[in-house]
Amino acid sequence: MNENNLNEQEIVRRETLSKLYELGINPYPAEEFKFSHYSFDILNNFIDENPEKFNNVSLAGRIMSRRIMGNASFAELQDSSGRIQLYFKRDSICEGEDKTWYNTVFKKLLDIGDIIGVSGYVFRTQMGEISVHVKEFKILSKSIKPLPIVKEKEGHIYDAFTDPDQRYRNRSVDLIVNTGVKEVFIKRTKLTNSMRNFLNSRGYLEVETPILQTLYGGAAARPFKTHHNTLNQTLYLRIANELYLKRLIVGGFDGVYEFAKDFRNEGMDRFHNPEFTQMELYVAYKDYEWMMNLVEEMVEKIAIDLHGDTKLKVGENIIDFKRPWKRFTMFEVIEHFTGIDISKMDETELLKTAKELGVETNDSMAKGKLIDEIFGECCESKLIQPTFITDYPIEMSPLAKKHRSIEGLVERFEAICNGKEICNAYSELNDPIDQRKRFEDQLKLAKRGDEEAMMLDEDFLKAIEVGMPPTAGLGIGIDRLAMIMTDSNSIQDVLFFPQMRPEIKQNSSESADFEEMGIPSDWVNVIQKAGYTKVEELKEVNPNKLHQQICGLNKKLKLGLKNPTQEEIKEWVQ
RNA sequence: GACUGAUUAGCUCAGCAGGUAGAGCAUCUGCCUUUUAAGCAGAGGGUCCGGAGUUCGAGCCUCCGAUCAGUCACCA
Repeated sequence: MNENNLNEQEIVRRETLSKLYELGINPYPAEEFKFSHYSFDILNNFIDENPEKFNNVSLAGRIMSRRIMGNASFAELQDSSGRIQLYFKRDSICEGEDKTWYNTVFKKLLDIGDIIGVSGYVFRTQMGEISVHVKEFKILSKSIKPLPIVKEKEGHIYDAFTDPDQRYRNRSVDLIVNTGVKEVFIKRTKLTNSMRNFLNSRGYLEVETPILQTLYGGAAARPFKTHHNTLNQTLYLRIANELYLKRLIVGGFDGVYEFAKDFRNEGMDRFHNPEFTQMELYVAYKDYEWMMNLVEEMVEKIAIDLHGDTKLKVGENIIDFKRPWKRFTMFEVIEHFTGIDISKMDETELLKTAKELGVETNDSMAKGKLIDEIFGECCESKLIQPTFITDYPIEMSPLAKKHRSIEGLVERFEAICNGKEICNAYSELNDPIDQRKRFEDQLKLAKRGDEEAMMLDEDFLKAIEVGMPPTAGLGIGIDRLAMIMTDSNSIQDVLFFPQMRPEIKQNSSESADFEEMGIPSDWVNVIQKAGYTKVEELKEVNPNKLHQQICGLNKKLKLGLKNPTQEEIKEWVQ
């Protein structure tokens, strides 16, 4: 960070830093600060009749507001559990004659954003607010970058820090300043904990499988590609972990699951981030009917763990996760929403129907893809309450087992909720001959132009040739589920650090380039501040004008530098 | 990628028929011993996203570009 980028307020804060040092105060002390309470404990347990209980408390946190009134002042301290008001009184802070700690350190050298530790006693103000009467305070970390100040009165928020771009790029500030952001992430962790507990209680084993893979598979998506130097080999970041987990089922584990970061090199929007989290589960000797029951039970439990209720508000809707959820086959739900029975149609008829329904089509679409497109276009967004859609066309499910009774379909289901898929599951295909044929069909699709057709994975085939028990498999989108469970409108709201476009940096000359011209480093900053980012620009400027500009800035910014003479400047510029 | 909208002080945002910029908070200087979006008095702070054009004159109009947002498209 270059000095010339500092704004006035940042300069002021750096000055207060040096004043603290002059007073012998270390603004970044090394030693532990022991504190007795969190703000939450005090606010919840303080009883007016019995204030002695909180006669001597200490706590630490960040100053979020200050109201200074002569010899007494109020401030708000924010710790990890919430906020509490502090009361500073001059003669309590400074019992002797020397009032420096109140008049100077507290009033002049403390800022919003500073982290302090305080000790004192708890009381209730005339306005009825439980507060800590501070007897001693200590600076634990001085903040030299001003926070955006968000104020609130009667539930109304003023000057909110709302620009999504700024919030996501600067998540630390977002978490400090915007109430409710932390809760979303705490809920997300509760969600995964709840799910993990549920799976562990059933005896399934949490495992880890490779993220760097020589072949990507298990889903239809474009991958991120990287390179391993020692092996001199292309590797891919996984798009799914399905094929590895199934190998573990072959290996004799009856139930395995993984919370997996997967990576897909595709579009970004409020439902898609290039890296996202999926929980995949495989259980031997089960089928997709059994898995539907498990999903219902698990998600219902998560809703209760998070909200104490199966019902919750998501956007405009109340969603109820109470079992049992509705179940439709894909053909049924399409007929339900379009009035058209497509179950007997061939590819030509489907193409015609799709066009009639206003579904965009192209030549690479085969029968299965067309059905999926019709579903996606006409049904998915209308399914708000959790609903299972079952029995998908075989062409788009190369890893799922053929339906036990209906030709052309597979035993697959998705759960749709709030108009979006939240999970996908199959009775897993364990017939190695059929599996090989399905991979070969995918290759044909790829030749037809389907960029997402799956690759043939010889090692995986080898594994299931050894023999995989009948298995039910599930992939559940954790981010999507977290969005629903936290009523978030965008995936970026449930990811601490969502992928962002890189910030554009102006291509400017390095400070060293200016110094080579003979300009002292102190003045390089000033020149850059004056708007000259490239040395070439400086060579064209009138030296007298430059002299005036930078001397003016020196004065304006109170830099305290000794102004150069006009002759010196001419020498720089020549 | 398409369309629509946005970009003005550290933050949130005004601004007019095109006449050279304003509020609140934040900052700085005072005052104020229980306030709470504290208050009062004063001050500083802006290449009005960048570039070009029209004009006597552009924050405002036109064109080009950048970035962000929303919608759509793409995307299990």
